[in-house]
Amino acid sequence: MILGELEKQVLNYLWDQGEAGAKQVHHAFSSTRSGSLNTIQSTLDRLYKKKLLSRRKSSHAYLYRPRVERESLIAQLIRDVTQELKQQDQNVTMAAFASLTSELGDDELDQLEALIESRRQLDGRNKP
Amino acid sequence: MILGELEKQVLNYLWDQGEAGAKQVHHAFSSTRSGSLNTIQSTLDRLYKKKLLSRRKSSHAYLYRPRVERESLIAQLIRDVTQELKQQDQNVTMAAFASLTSELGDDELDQLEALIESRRQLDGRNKP
DNA sequence: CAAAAAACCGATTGCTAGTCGGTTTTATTT
DNA sequence: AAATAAAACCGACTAGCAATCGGTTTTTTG
Repeated sequence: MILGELEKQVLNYLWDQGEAGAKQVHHAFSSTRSGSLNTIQSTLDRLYKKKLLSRRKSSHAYLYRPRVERESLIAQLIRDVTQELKQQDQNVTMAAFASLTSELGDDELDQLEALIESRRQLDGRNKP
Repeated sequence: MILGELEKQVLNYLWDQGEAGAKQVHHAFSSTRSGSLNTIQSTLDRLYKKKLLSRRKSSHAYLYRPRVERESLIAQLIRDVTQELKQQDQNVTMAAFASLTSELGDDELDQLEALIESRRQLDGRNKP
């Protein structure tokens, strides 16, 4: 799955907003970018076809909302982009971690450790 | 930066191999995929232009080798693909971690904790 | 039913990976 | 040094996808 810049921005907006129609999105973006309402409609439609958005009719207009959590999509994109970059022993996820930890400061390292702990609790030690 | 499948495979091969020419790469791939030697040459050249490979002449042929570590590239790809997926308080890296940790088992969680510890040592507690 | 709004359709542009034929350049061999 | 072999280089073409938007059809509403 590949996402363009505009698609990401629209998703971002909808994660914040919860639900919105093309007109609202277009209006919200009008200050920072040009482009017609049709472009936004197409983008929403493309995201809908990619099953990243759901939609419902409200009177005569569609209202769209995200179908996936922000974090899930990020994880999915990471999986996609790192697929085929295998290493014999180490898996790619660990390699990604290895790299990304270098960008983290003390606070984030603390958060991450807490995350690991809670993950251990959740799993009850029955994962691979 | 976007990488295609063949590009990833070639990079993968070179990370394992260290250094190789077009002919060698083509031969190594010949069992698992079709395609002419020219295709491999183009791919190597594209990766070279992207500054992901360096090259040197050995007699009349170029030998290519990776210019970046596997982990660095993975980190870069992750940064690229998650850029623009911001959240007000939490940064994307942490979101990625939050998602990806769910795919890890006990052993990997151990590895990750060890990674965090070594990162703390390395940093000397002077990161953001 | 007429006007307005939105959805839908179709087409264009631009970018990138993959592909490969053919030509030029470079090296090797006799 | 000429002939041959090998590789680099060039240019072209295809395919897929995001972005873009004009114009038409459908739907809603006054």
